[in-house]
Amino acid sequence: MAREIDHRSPSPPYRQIAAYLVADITAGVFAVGAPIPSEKELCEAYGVARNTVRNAVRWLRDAGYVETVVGRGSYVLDRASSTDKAGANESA
Amino acid sequence: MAREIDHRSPSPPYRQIAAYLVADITAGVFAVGAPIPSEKELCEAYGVARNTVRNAVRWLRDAGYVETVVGRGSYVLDRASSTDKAGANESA
Amino acid sequence: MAREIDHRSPSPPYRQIAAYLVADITAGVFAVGAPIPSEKELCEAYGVARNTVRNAVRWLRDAGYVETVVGRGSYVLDRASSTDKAGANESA
Amino acid sequence: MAREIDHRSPSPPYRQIAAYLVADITAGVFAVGAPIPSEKELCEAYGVARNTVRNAVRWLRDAGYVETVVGRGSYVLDRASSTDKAGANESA
DNA sequence: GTGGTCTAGACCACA
DNA sequence: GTGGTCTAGACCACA
Repeated sequence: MAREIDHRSPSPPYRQIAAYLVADITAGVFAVGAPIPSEKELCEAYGVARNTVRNAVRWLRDAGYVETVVGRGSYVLDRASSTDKAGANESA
Repeated sequence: MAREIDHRSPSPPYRQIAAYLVADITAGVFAVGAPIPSEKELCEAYGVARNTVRNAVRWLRDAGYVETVVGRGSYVLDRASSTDKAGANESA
Repeated sequence: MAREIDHRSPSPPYRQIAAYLVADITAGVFAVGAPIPSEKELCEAYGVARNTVRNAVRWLRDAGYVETVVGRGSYVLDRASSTDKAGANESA
Repeated sequence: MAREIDHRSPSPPYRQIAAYLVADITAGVFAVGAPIPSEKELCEAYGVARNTVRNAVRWLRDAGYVETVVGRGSYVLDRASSTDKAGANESA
């Protein structure tokens, strides 16, 4: 269940988690319009601190994979229809 | 009609709503002695949850702009006649 | 351990929790300068939702019993050295 | 859908609604442990004011048909296992 | 039909 | 890992 984070990898944990989530979104595990797991669930699933999952989710948001609604969660976007915003840092 | 809340602003939504209401009171849109809109109406006008408008109205109350009467509503005070309490409860 | 909240009392739960905390502060269970339990711990101790303990802590803050430091916690004040603010925000 | 309230009946509206709800509970429309409709839903279903449905639900509570949890709703009790408290007024 | 309180969560900013 | 804010409801006391 809990996928492994390699703390010796040059890729930081938040980036590894982001990659796992991108894989799940691409594979349709999390459908367009559906929410990804909550911060709390991701903390438990990957055994990391809140800030780490927050960084991972921020990466997904900046990359245009999800949008975040305060008090609700982060929802999968239909990425094909959106401009790639990676690095733009304009999303909420 | 519904003024915009900027969810990306460093000022939280309840503070933005409070600022809009202060502007309306100062401009005389809501006269001294008259009620401001009900919590339900403010929810609809700004598209936020009730707790958010309650935080905004609490801010107005703490700042001396309105007084709240249970079961009735919040009424505009003649601010000139009251000590300025703004800032008393802004921390935390 | 978990003191009882009487949901049939005319005093709402947050006020009962505030009274328990005032008793503990007065009795020296929480010393001046020391933190009171975190919101999460109070939720578990009293079996209530977080908003309820937040209302209780807000009451303590308004009454001058504690000061709250964001990201840290709420610390017991030396009440003798502060003006009694109790009652300032009890209305509404 | 909305059952009729007879405003000319000697039985007041809240008592008629309580009777409808007792019938539904007895018939198993609302199962033991399940919630009855919210106050808002009952207002709409019967076309009456909030206070009226509140009186109806209070009657059910006093009669031991349901228990009310603040912030959650009113849940059907297994009446066979409880003493008939009608009129006792001890329930929450 | 108002404001008051509560539930049970969520994400955010900060330390 | 804290307190801050928000969502989307619920029931309560009062007018």
